[in-house]
Amino acid sequence: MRHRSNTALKRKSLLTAKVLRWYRKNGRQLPWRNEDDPYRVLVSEVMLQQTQVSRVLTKYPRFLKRFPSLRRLTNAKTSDVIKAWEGMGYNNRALRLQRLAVTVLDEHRGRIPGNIQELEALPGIGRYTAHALACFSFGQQVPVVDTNIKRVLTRLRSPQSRRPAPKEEDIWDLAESLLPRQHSHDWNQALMDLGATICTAAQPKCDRCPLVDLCPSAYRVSRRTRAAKKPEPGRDGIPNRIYRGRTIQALRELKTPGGMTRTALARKIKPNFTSVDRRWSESLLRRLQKDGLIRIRAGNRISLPE
DNA sequence: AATGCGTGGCT
DNA sequence: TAGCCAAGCAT
Repeated sequence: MRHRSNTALKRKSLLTAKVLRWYRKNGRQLPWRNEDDPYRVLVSEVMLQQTQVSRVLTKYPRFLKRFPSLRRLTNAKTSDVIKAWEGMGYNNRALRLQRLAVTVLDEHRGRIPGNIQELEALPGIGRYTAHALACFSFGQQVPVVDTNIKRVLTRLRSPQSRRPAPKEEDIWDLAESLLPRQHSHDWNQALMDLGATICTAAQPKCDRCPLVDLCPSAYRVSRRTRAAKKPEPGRDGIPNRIYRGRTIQALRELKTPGGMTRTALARKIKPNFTSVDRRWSESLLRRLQKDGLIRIRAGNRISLPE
């Protein structure tokens, strides 16, 4: 810290004070913020990967009621875990969550590890989630960088008009340097709230931002000219991931045991299915099978994995 | 390193 | 209203 100037230090303490004050008054009340049990925090963080708070709010309590502990999750049928994941999207996360539970039981005596390196080695846990668990569950004074915090810090660091976007590592370094020791939990949560509710991507509400006086990007966020994204692979203009989702959903809704035939399934997910779609449909199923999301049984019937 | 991976609300 | 996009991760 010796290299930092006094003005920089003052700026930091002013910044953190403003954010923490704003958070105390305006922070959202979210159920997982009152949790420190690693399993319960883990479930929330995995659910929140690329998924809005509003969606997680409705699914989180139901999932925990169904799988109240890591051990209960390991003992569950995978098909039930996938069913409980309904409405969440990115079904691979449900699989990885259960695989994580099994890994923790086998390799960590059922205790979710508290250090970042071991966390990051677990299935479905990347840099963000590892740091989130370390901070929110284990009380470590470490930064967290998600898409919200990345946006807030990027705008705070330099005028938004000036580009290109900073490197990922620079953002983590900046987050580390701003961390108010002993307040990391609230600070990280506060920055995420700020990004989600005020410093939003499209139309930031600078008039309501506690940092408006400190932010070089205030009222200067221009509309993004996005490079047109390459269309995803799909069929009839519909991305494959949509058909994958429909496939899993159809199998969730199937009440009778024994699975569905390929043809019945194909017609269900693609109403105008014809024989020319056979090859495409087969490759779709193959990938789902490879991911472990479906089982193709002898007798050619498809179901969720046990 | 670029791409694949859900879902449903919002504009 | 058709397209955009949201607490990332794995390969």
